[in-house]
Amino acid sequence: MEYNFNEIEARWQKAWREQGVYRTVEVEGRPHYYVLDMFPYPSGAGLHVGHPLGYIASDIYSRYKRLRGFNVLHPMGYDAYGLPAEQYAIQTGQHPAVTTEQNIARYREQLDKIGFSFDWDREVRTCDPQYYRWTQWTFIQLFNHYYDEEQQKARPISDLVAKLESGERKVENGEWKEMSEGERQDYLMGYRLAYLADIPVNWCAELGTVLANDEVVGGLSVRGGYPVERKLMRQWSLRITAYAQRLVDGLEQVEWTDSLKEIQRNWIGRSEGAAVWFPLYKEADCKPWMLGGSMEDWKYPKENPEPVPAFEIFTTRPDTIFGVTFMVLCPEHELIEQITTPEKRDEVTQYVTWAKNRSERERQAEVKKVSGVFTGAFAVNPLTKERIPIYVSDYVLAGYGTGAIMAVPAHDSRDFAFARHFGLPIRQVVAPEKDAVSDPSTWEESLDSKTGYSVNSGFVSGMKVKDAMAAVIDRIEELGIGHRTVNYRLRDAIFSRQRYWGEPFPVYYKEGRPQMLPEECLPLELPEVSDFKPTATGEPPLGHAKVWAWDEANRCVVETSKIDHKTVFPLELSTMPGFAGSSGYYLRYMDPRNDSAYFSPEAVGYWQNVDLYVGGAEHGTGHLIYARFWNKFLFDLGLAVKDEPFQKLINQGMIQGRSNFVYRSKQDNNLYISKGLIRNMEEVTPIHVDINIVDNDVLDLDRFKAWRPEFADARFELEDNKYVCGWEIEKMSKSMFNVQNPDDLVARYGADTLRLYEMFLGPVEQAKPWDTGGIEGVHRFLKKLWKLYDGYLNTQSNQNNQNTPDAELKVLHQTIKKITDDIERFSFNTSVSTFMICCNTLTDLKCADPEVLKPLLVLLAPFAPHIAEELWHRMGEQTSICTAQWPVFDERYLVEDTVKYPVQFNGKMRFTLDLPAAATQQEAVEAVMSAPESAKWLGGKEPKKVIFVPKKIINIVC
RNA sequence: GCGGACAUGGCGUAAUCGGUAGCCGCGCCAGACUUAGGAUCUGGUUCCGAAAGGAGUGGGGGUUCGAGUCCCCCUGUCCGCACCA
Repeated sequence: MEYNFNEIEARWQKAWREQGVYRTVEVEGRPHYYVLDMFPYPSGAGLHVGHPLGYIASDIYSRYKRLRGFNVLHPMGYDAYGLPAEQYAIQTGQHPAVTTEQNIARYREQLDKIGFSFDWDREVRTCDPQYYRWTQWTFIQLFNHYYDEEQQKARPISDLVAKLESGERKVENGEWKEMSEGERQDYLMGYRLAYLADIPVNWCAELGTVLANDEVVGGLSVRGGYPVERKLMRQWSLRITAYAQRLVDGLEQVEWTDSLKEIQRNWIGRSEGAAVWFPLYKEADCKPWMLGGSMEDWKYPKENPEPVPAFEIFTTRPDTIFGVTFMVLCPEHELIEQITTPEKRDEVTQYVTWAKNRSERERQAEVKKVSGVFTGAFAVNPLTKERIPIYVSDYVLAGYGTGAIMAVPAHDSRDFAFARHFGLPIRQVVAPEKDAVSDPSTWEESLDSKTGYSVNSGFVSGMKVKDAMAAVIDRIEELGIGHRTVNYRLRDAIFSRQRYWGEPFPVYYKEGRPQMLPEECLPLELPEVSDFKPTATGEPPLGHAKVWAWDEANRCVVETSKIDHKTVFPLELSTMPGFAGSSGYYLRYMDPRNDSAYFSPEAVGYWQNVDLYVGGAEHGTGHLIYARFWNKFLFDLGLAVKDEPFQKLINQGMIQGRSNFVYRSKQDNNLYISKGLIRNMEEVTPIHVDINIVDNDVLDLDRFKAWRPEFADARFELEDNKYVCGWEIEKMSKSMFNVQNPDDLVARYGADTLRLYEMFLGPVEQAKPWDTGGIEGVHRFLKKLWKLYDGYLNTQSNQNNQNTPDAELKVLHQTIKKITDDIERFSFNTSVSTFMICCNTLTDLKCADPEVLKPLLVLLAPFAPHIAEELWHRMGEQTSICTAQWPVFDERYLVEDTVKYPVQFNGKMRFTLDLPAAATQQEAVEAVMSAPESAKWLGGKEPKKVIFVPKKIINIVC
């Protein structure tokens, strides 16, 4: 019987689907396990072999868990909103919904061929109104909640209002009771977890939209690579910064790789330090200070808002406050206007205008270039009482800390560069050793290290840096001019996109202020538009919608023309960003068809959170942060039951492409030289060639000629009658002609071979190049395995009920042990090689014993489900192998009577010696001494020492 | 610049606890079967050496009876962040 994988796989895929073997139902009393893949964006290009890598790994684990008796939730869906479909719509007029539908169908077809055990009844699509209804619902909740710093959790905004009403909580600059409704709403906007604000955003004119920080790299958009500029715009944002500390702390509880945790920590960027108020220098105000008067003469600016006497800075190095020689404000700082002296005004205004108009890209490209201007104003160092000049420079960022710094050029490289550029004094206040003070004017760089001792620093001189930090903060707090504080690099997430293909906001505007739609009116469905581009007036595409206004009285969407601002109001024109729909999808899978709630308490109570999450590390700073935030918010609301959504996370490595090249002669434009014949790479032009017409780096000449017209009458210089191509590892991409499509491989070798080969390539987490070369070996293994079982099936009638030979049981149990261990530690590449060894051994033993062959199939089933199921049935089983029992490893079969001891002399392995397993050290030494080889290695010397590790090794030191 | 990961035959990799380095597969070499082989099977394949033997896990040092594995320094590659005070 031939191994007809095409027929077998199609047949079983159909049977599994019809029998619903992968349907998951919540059953009490069985242990549960949730295995999740990051759902894909269905792109027009379809899947390449890199995509299924993680899916195969998670599928193996899911199937394994099922065989071990777990109730496994293993769903799949689509992150269906996104830019490419919209870009395509702009170019072709094809509605994104249509494109998306087609792409999903193609993805599904490709996924189905690989034989995954997804429960497709639970599929979710982010663009489905029944799904995004809950994305919109969550947005409304975010709007209606604020973050309570004391309780460290989200609470209803109505609680905040109640506190303000009762006076339990004070408004900073006024009285709640005296505020108008509008003022109150504006005030509350400063607390809502989803809020509207004018913020400088990354505006991409080409895409007509705003991008999140992590969607911009080097001043260019990640998608498309278009220029991005800074622009002030009214945008929805999510107050993710409120959760910064919890996002850091939560990392302690999850089983993620250290590197990914570190990426998240860096992204959140927690830094401890001090906020310090520096008074402005004015003759009148500062006189008492300068004369050594009391600090209390000076008042906090919040209590005495006019005139502004001081400004706040943030520093992580309070210990260096004695080394401050100038101050720097960011160009956006509100104080600049007030403090700039008349004679400096023109210069400052000019600089500020220039700096503000500089695009993010220019700013980043010229990080090393120092620029800035003196305001003419001075501050007073609250500890030394020195007068300090205040500068403006764009190396201080508006978005971090307070947008103002105390500059300590001796111990901060950026301040150092600035000081050198403007000839400002540099004063050493930290030294590696107590007396290691030198002249800073001779320094080539600043001394940024946090180790060493404070010097020239008043009351902290001589202290270790760490102690000095604490001492300075204590003094500052005592004086009431500052306090210990923590800053985060993390910014609030901009949540508006000037785009069509995304979730509409459930928001309308009344008197310019946002109102939430009633929850019962959700979903607010995405309207049809006549054009997917921004409107002529620069509004988002939804501005083209004819039916896009909210009738408050009738609670429905009506024609835009009916807007009267009395009962019919305009709806929000922006849509939500890509991360909106992907932030909570894992929860929806638990209860995907629920139409009265996001998910039921029972469902989430049963599944809890994701036990194993598999996906690419590229989501380290985007999706994985947003989803954790989203989950924590739902946790605060009492919906999610776990604070962290993804308990264990595995990042599958990227599969790179292996490109092939032909070499065209520079002398003869039609001559292609085989790689081995090239004397000088200068003489040839390497040209990418489609990997599908190359086999083992040997070019198929006829197919090459047929590939493209310009190669039709190519001539070749061959070696050994072959044209050998060059190769290189590159990103897998269409333009390099190195894309490997899984469908082709499935058609040629079968899904089981593809699954095994992708695992065989190396550790799942490691980046590795795709090389189809080795797939033959894996395919041969399955053919050999087929033959092994075929042999049994053909001869079973002659079999007596003999006892199973020990050797066969031994290899079986070795395999059970190894495969179980391997799966538990996600080492699937070693599993495949274990199967090969097992199959080779059983073939050599001519094994034909169902007691060995059947359990082996169960072990194989998670990896190669089709062939396992087929052979399982051929061996007489009636039920699916998916519902079989994982074999139990029995130590008994592995017990050995003798051990092959490696014998070392002075740590070098010389020979091996078979000894009884129970041999003592004395017996072992005697055996070694009487072995003929020993004399040579002893060289007449007596052993000084003997190391004997039972069942491991013997080492003779002489 | 800062942070993280990694470095083993011609190639992908293995060695899970400090105990025979190179399992398994690809490729290559030789042979068998064959009209043929890009099918199948058998054997070989880290390097140097005829052999005995020696060397060997990016380089240098250390700990240890013993190091791919632990420690220190250096080099290289990949990834993340990048004026974050």
